[in-house]
Amino acid sequence: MSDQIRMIDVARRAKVGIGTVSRVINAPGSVSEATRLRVMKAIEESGYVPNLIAGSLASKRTNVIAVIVPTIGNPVFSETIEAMGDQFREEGFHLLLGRSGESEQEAHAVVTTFLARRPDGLFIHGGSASPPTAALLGRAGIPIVESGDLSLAENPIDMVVAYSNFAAAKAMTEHLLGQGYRRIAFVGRETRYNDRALERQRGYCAALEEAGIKVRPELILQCTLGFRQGAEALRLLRERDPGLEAVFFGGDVWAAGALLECQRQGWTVPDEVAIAGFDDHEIASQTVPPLTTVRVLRSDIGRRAAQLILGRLKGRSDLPRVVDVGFQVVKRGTA
Amino acid sequence: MSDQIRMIDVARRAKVGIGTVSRVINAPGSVSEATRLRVMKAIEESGYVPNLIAGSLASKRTNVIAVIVPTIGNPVFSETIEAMGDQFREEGFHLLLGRSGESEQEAHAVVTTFLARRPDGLFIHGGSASPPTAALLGRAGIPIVESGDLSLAENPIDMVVAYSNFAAAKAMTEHLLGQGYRRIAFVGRETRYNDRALERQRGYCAALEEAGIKVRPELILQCTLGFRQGAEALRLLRERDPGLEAVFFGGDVWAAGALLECQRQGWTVPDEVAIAGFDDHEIASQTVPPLTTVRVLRSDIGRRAAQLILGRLKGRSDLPRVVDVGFQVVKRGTA
DNA sequence: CTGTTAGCGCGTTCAC
DNA sequence: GTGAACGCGCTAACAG
Repeated sequence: MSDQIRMIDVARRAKVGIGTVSRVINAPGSVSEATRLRVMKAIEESGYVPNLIAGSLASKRTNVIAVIVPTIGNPVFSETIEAMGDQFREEGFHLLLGRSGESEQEAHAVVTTFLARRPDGLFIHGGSASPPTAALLGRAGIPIVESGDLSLAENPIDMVVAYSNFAAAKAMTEHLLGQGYRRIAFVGRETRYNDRALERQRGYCAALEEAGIKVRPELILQCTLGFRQGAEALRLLRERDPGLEAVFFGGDVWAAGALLECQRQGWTVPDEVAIAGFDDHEIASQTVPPLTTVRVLRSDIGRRAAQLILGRLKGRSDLPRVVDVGFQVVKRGTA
Repeated sequence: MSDQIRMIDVARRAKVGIGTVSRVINAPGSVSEATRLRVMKAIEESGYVPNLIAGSLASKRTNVIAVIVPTIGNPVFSETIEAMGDQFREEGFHLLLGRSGESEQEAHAVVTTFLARRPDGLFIHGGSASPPTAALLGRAGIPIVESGDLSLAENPIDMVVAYSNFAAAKAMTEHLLGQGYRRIAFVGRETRYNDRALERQRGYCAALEEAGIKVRPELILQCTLGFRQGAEALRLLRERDPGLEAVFFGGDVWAAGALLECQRQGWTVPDEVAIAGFDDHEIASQTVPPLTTVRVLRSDIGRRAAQLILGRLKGRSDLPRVVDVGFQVVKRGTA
């Protein structure tokens, strides 16, 4: 590694003090035009690249936002991250990206090492924060946004930007009931370590129960996300109940996979079996027939989260602690 | 912000010197078991979180890898990033995520501010690096991996992990020719600011020309990625040439959208029109019929890139400067 | 408007 | 195996 040029080198070259160089970079307005140009020239000529590590240590600000999500592979999260990143970039902040992993220990470890990097703010998705982790985050003294489910607002670390998975799933199930379907199955993720999945499943059950329909456990499937898994789930459910009328998939990818399976098998949708999804993924409007689903604006989550964190960093105190971004049942052709 | 506990506080509590605390954290083996435990206890009790900013300044290592991609919204990149992140995490490195944006100026700005954060390594996707940007990166003195297209290897900044978009597109076009199709269209991204798109289009043209078929510009479409755009492209191409035999889409999302359009219109695939994709996205094997496509292992790119950077950081000198991860034509049902 | 100086919190020498 | 001192490169406060 070639030795880096330091601020002092630039200062000497421009024949000014080191403080002036710092000001040219961080508060150009407070320097006379003449010296500013001289310093700029020296910076250019020497190829100086400021050392933000040193700057951060001195200023106690890193301009880094820590982002912790279960996985960036899921478009649901990458959309959120992208929108968040756009907002932050405009204000000069960068994203430090981390995965919460599967276990609470992993999540705790990530949070610890991330806090060690002294981010100015932190976004964390999911109930990944166990009590000790939450305590750690609380003590960090930085703006924190949790996302994943509105129920986090009951005991928030700091701020929450989310929607209610329970209400959304309940609304879709009610929509299906309203269409006259009675024998409705549900496909979701493993609920054991995933609160969102649990909330959705609970919403489905609640709607059925309110309608006086008994929840049949054999019509509730938990599996990993994927087109193939959606197809398999549909086959299995129709085996279990040949009279099945509708399937509510807690993710469009499953639903799309199931639709493709219907096409292969020659099952007509929604007449033979109705299908509903969740997310309003891009593909949802393009399937044949187009998919009835629940729309959640992931980019809104990212945008609002960024705005809250930025607002807090700017010292604003009129900010909400909880933002419900809501959802929308989108009726299309499959249910 | 509550005042943070510093190393000196822990040292005093454990009645040791500050150096010993540092050693307990960074080189536990060089400390006696007794004092180590005493220090550990003090760390626990005080809730000490090390300040890696200060540590980085002193050690000149940040354990941060800068990752610059056009967008994380595209699964192609998120897969790469995810695989890379997994590798780096195991070694204690974290990812600083940035977007190169559309213009060279934007890319230059991102690179500059990222280098200012003194990452230990950098991954950059795309020909986003204009000559001045490349020079800047070269002077940084850190391991750098470029990705996006194998042609980057002709004039690499440091290392390159990629495949040949040209060869891959040519191979698929040759496959289509081998199946007997002659009137073949191509759909890709805007080639103006996207070298990969250009390489793919060139590969398509080269295959046609070698087969003695004249390239018809009206059968080359450039548009943004999306299911809907794929459907639209197919309609437009069939209008332009009712005798069209095959369409090679430079992305599975377009191809899947086109297949759905065929379903809506009642066009049989591949008899009325053959369709080929690119990427071997998860959906490719699930469409009806399953999609013939080009497989590129994005996770391999991420993994190999991480290995190269890590290897270099460990001082290994037997590392390749160029890794061709290759591709594979996957014949399925659509062509 | 500008130069100087004192830390920021830690890693890394050294002596011991 | 351990403690003390120095310096990493910069920001911020102050004096001029």
